[in-house]
Amino acid sequence: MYQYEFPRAALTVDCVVFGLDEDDLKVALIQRDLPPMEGRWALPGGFVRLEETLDEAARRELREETGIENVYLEQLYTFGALDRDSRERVVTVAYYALVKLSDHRVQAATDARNAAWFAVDDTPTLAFDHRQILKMAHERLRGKVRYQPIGFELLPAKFTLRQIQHLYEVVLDRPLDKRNFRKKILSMGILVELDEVEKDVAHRAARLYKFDRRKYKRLTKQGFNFEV
Amino acid sequence: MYQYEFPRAALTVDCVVFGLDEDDLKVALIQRDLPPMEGRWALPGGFVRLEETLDEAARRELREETGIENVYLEQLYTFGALDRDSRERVVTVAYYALVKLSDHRVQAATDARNAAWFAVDDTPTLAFDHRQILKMAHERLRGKVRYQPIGFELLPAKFTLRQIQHLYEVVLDRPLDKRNFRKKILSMGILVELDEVEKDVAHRAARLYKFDRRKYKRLTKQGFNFEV
DNA sequence: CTTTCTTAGTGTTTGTTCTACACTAATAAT
DNA sequence: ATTATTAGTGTAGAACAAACACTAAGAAAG
Repeated sequence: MYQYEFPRAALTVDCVVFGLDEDDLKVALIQRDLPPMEGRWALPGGFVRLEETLDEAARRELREETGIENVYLEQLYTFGALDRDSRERVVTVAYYALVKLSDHRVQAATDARNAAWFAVDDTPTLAFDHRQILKMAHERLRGKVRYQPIGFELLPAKFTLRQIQHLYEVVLDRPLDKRNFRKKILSMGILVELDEVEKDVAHRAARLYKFDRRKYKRLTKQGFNFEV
Repeated sequence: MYQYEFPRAALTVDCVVFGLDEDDLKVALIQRDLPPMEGRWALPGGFVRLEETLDEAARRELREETGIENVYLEQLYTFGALDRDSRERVVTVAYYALVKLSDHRVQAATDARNAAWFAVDDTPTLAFDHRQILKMAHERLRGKVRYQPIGFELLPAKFTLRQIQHLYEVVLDRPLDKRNFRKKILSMGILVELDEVEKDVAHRAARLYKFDRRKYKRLTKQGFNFEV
């Protein structure tokens, strides 16, 4: 048992993990295996240990509950409403993560019956205030993707221009003009054209590109601002 | 005494309070009256109580330590490095606040010997990781002020166009063209021209304006995006 | 009461970026 | 060979951004 002079809130982390497929933006959820809200779908997360930072806790929980590792992870917001959890005062530091869906078929693990991807706009009822967290994460992604090149975290290492455009159309939820989009994204000079085209496609194959993080950093230092 | 099955981090809030005067962007600091780091300058802040939300804790500490009330307050980031505090594991939820300096001459209070405003770029050595928090808050302000009309929170209710321009020049740290700036800010249609000019000024007095939050909200719903 | 000083207030031109828009080229499937 | 599907490309007009300098008003000083 641990004793303190004043009462303390429990501290947890929760992760909103986004992935992209041919149709939608998806989010990884787990089905709770323990009370409270046993059986409910929820964001992966759990208690912060004293010997780990918040980021480390988020990565650990993600690994333990979904098997997802090595992803882009960023702190979102800390939620501290008094009644978020019926048991006691629980403050949670929420994160969002971006993963290349092709690399990550999620698997359930510790504390979770089940883990699965859901379309962001069509999730089941979520535990606690997780719907609110998901909403904020989605808004943050929409805002951030326009002025930071984080969208590439959702794509495979090699991708077509069509895939990036689709990414932006899905995340921003509006159609973009093909020619204008290509002009803009290519003119930034942060993509490299590969000597390769996509495979296994029932029509003309598109050229593959990759994101050049080095070039991006160099340009950034020279005052370049990414913007879609 | 309070007992828990697992050890728990202490949870605090800290506030980066920005104010603007004729010269610089200022930040409110307090001089610590208690160990650890007694005598060091620090951000106002303190422990979160179980019966208050994080926002409430931030406002309470701000009031108790500096007398500042009724300000624009927004959560910044949660800092959870293992060694932030030498005593034990302390996780802090940082906030930033924007105040109209003219309304707020700070006064010291509970737990603080002294409270004062410092130029953001010329602060004394700060306690804990408060320099890092201040830096992040400053960056956030610089980023946010360009696409949200939060700058007005730093100005008196009635202000001249020169004052707004000065605000943006100080926060963005670059000079702006007078005519272009006026054209842009007026064309947004979110300012109302008052039948009043500034007083006690040793030259031609400038017209006063105020920010019309109603108009701003209406325009926002119609897809308008504030941008400086 | 004239002069001086300081800041307020105002438009135009030029260059850049954004938007809208439609056809041909390549490849796989039949 | 034909069909179906997506890849890949340019231009003109509109909107926006940047650069730039003088007159007007009022207070202060002589």
